[in-house]
Amino acid sequence: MKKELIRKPTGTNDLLPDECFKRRHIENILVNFFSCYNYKEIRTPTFEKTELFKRGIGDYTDVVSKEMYSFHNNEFTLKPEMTAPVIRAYLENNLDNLPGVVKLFYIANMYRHERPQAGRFREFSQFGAEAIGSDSFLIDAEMISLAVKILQKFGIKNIKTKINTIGTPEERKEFLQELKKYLLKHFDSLTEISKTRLEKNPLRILDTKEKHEIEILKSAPKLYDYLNKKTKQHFENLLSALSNINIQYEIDYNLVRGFDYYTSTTFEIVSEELGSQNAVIGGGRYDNLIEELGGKPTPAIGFACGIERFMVLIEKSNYNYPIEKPISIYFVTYGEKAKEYTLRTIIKLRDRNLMCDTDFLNRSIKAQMKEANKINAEYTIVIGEDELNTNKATIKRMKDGKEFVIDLNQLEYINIEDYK
RNA sequence: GCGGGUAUAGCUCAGCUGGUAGAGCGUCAGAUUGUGGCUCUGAAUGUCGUGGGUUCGAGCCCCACUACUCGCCCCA
Repeated sequence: MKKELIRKPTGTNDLLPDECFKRRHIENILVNFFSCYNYKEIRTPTFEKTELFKRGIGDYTDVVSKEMYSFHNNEFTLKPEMTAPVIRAYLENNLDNLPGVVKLFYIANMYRHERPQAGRFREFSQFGAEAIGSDSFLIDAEMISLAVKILQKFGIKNIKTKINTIGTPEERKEFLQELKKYLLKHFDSLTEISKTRLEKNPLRILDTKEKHEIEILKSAPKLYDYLNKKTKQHFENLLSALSNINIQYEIDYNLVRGFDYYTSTTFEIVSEELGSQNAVIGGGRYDNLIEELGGKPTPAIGFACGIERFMVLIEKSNYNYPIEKPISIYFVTYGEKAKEYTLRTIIKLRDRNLMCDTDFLNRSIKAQMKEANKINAEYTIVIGEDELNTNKATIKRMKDGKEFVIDLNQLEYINIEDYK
């Protein structure tokens, strides 16, 4: 009786060898890239106390209210994002004692219980950066340019950097009252979602995609008009800093992000090539979060990049991934004694960092040669009774079929460069 | 949570107005006894997503369920 297959959970992915190779490559470049900007890696637990996300991200956000994987009587939650955990670790480990601005980067998996879609999964990966301790517009500029440069590094084109400033909760207070007043006048033409948001999170109505709502918003009060001088000045300074370092941007006064911790600068990098889930990078300032999580008031800014979406863009830009290095020597064996000799030998060769393999299926010499060819082995060496008797074998260069005689006593010391 | 689409071999897919399965690729084996790529020959693998219905007869028509997928929402 054949047993039923157990399949992976919805919205998760198996990363097969080819995919893993690409990811490893990307990660290596990212690590190198971040170190040029003096960012250090941080890793945090896969799950945290649920309270961290409730307090950090906000109880009424979609992610916290309905998309979290919580367990153990709701005490713990698989991390749906990385900023709150990084700040938690920053506080718990007193990283404020590090010299200068604390610059951290991460590459990790996140979990959100959403309906899967193109470029959206329940388990997904992000890399991102957080710069903690500076309120300078210059660090905002560096952060945004860092995000843009990474995309450029992989040849990604057709991207748009959208930027806005949303001030602090206090600055937003008066605006939100006025916005509510205004929207109540158009209450009947609002969508159901906007109607409920009007009470819980009116700010989010700003980035509606409904055409008639966009029309209504055109004559609505503008958030920017309600921000204080300092916030506006920070934004103006940032814009000229971006021009100064040649970063193209587009101001989008309706760019509102879905997590409550954002203050002041927000930005998003989008690409039309991603379809519906068009944001590849999102980030901004969160000057109140650290205090909210029990630290002393500390300004900070960060961004996150969705790796699955990032890789879609890399693929579309015809990026040239390196080719995986093939096996150097494939040992074709014939007979019990030869197989034993070969196993002994390849283990010694592997100790010397040489990539080699042999047949474990007792197949014909022809079949073994075929495999060597398929896996792109650079060389083959046939070992059978004759070779063991004469103590000599031939090493075959697969690209042109050329053969060289080799002494079996010397085989474990072979220098493959001699046969290039 | 709400909509649309799809489900046939390991993969990509054919399959006529209903008459109980096919191709290409891949895998494996062979084309004189111990040598790859090209070519040729052959083989294996399917309860046609699951369950029900209509019919003499269903891969095809109808219903339900499930999975996958794409949108809405939200986010990266």
